[in-house]
Amino acid sequence: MQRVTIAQVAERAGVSTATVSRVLSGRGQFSAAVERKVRRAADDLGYQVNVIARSLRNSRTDTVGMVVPSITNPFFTSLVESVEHALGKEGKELFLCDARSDPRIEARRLASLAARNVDGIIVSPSHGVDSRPAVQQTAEQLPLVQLDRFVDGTTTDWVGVDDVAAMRQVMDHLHDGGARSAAYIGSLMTHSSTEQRFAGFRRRAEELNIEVKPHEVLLGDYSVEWGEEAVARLIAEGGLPDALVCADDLIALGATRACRAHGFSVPRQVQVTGYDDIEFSRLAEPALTTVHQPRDRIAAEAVRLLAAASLAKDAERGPHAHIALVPTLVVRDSTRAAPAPQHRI
Amino acid sequence: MQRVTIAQVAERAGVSTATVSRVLSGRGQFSAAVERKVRRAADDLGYQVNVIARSLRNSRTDTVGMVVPSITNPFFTSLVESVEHALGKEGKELFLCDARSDPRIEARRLASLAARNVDGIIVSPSHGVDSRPAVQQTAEQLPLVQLDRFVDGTTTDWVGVDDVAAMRQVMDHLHDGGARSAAYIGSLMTHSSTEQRFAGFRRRAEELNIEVKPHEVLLGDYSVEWGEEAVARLIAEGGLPDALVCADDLIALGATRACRAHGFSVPRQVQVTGYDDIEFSRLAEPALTTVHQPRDRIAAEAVRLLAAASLAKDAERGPHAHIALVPTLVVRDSTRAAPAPQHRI
DNA sequence: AGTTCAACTGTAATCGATTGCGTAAAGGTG
DNA sequence: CACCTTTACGCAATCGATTACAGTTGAACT
Repeated sequence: MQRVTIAQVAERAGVSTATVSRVLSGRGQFSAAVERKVRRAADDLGYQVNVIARSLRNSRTDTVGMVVPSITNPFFTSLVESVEHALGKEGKELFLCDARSDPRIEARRLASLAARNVDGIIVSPSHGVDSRPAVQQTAEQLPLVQLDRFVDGTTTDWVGVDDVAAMRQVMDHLHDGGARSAAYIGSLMTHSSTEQRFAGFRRRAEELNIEVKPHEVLLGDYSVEWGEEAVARLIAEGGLPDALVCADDLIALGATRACRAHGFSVPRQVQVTGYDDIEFSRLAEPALTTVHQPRDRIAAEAVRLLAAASLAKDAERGPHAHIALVPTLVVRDSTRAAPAPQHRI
Repeated sequence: MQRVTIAQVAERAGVSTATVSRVLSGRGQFSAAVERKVRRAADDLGYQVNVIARSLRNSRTDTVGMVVPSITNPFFTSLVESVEHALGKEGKELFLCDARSDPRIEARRLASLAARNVDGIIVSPSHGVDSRPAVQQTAEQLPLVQLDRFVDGTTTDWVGVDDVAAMRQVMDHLHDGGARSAAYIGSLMTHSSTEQRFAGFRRRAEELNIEVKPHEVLLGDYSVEWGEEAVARLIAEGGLPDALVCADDLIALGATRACRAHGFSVPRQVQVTGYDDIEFSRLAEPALTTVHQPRDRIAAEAVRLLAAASLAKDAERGPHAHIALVPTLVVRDSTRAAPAPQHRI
């Protein structure tokens, strides 16, 4: 397997390995006659470069590592897809790692990627605090950009969305729909995303005079189950507010389900919003109003930053970029469009 | 980056690089004193092996490539997750590639993985026919196992489920629920999975005397949109049968949606079944009756086969294994449990 | 004709870890 | 004490491609 080497091609073509390398990589100069012989020999033998050997020599692997908290979360899945496509255009390959939302596993993955000499790493950190040592240390070794989430106290590039701006849109929309009280169903505050979103939620709620119903924040994880549980808890503890603002679509889907299971109509009695615009938010009953993240843009920016960082090398690691793209609100059926509470099918 | 080499450790410890290698890999023999010095030096310097260099020498990369038709299909996503976990236990890493359901892209990906000297490849082929040359050729170079789908005329290991047995369960269940006619909504027959499922569907339908409604098979792709379109077409062409048997959950979700949009009640008027048991099949309205694939088992078997194949080397590439696991039917609300058509909420 | 220079091509070092072979010292045996 | 094993470790080759450097050739120029 992987048997034919450059030396064999060289022998068959009657030239040196250096020449073969030059012809095949197009660097340096060579006569047309030699080029023909070499290409002929390479084709005959079915030569393919040994990427490993080349990497060792060039200390470049044309490989990027990506670490996400969970591959099964559709949001990350589509982010992975976008990154994969963006990398494809650059002729790079993707090493995918699932950290299973565990900073320790994440740390191992990061170390392992670094040991594999990837050209760069894209990571969506599992934890806003505990992920820090590994992320920071890895970032000191090679180009690293954080995606979506950000670890406090790290100095790396970051690409994500402006959560505060997004929440402003969400709250304005809910307010238009008549909401005068709202609850935020988030995940643990240890994710920068939920924290930012909550901050945006709270600020705009205050400005719009929307009552934040349970004062204590609801903390769980990014899952359907947690959405269901949170709603059950709210109902048990005194009823639902006019609106449920969820930190992501999975939670929102669970929340919607629980509302209906408990006999509350969505959006007539309770409005529900999600975040991410995963594919299934469109298919839910009712279709979910949510915040659409420009995933392709995010991925493209991340790849671009990595490429830039690779060029700059350790030379002048300039100031790090924090790119916040503005997401768009996607209004569907889980919220009320008009101020007058009107039911729509 | 990746600066400290084995030579530096050797110098600091006052030994040769050979000794450092032996100590760190635990192969060969060495005195306790030397071991201490070497470990000390390695720790002080923060030494990490250069996996690339090691791979070149060992011609092993501890890396497995996986190619799937689409990362965004939740079924493949969870398959990827399972494989990732199974590999983690073996200390191997996963190279993930998305073929975007295009055999040409798939071929490029396979070639690229082979060039990267992965230890093995797990592929779920995009096309039952067009994927053949690339799959076959790659399989001749290195261990390869096909997952879920199978390319006709290739000789490689395969792990998947017994589609025919699964369809038998589905049809029996639908028959119990009173279905006397049914349509199969599949994807293009160029996927072995849809073909097998259709075969199972047709055979059991015949045995149970269930009328196969439109004689021509409905062909599209594995997507929600296609499910919606197929139902629209059925309605336009003369109405719906008692049951819609879909080749996967995405199609089933789309079909269910379309049924309801056109005013047909599921499962009262039309029963719908899916295949794969993706997470959202549980969340749909009504929750989808579907076939659960034992993903972890599938992944584990695939990884096991690869490991075995790596050991065997080209030596005696014995007969190839075809492992068909038996999936289980998951009955939910999109079908009728009892013969008497009874509505349930 | 003698130089000069550009165009080609080959030699060999290099990337970093691994490992077969060789050897010196330590330990064992009769 | 001579001789044979082990044990412990270093030397140097090796994996395959790339590339700095040097050498060769022939054309162009003075």
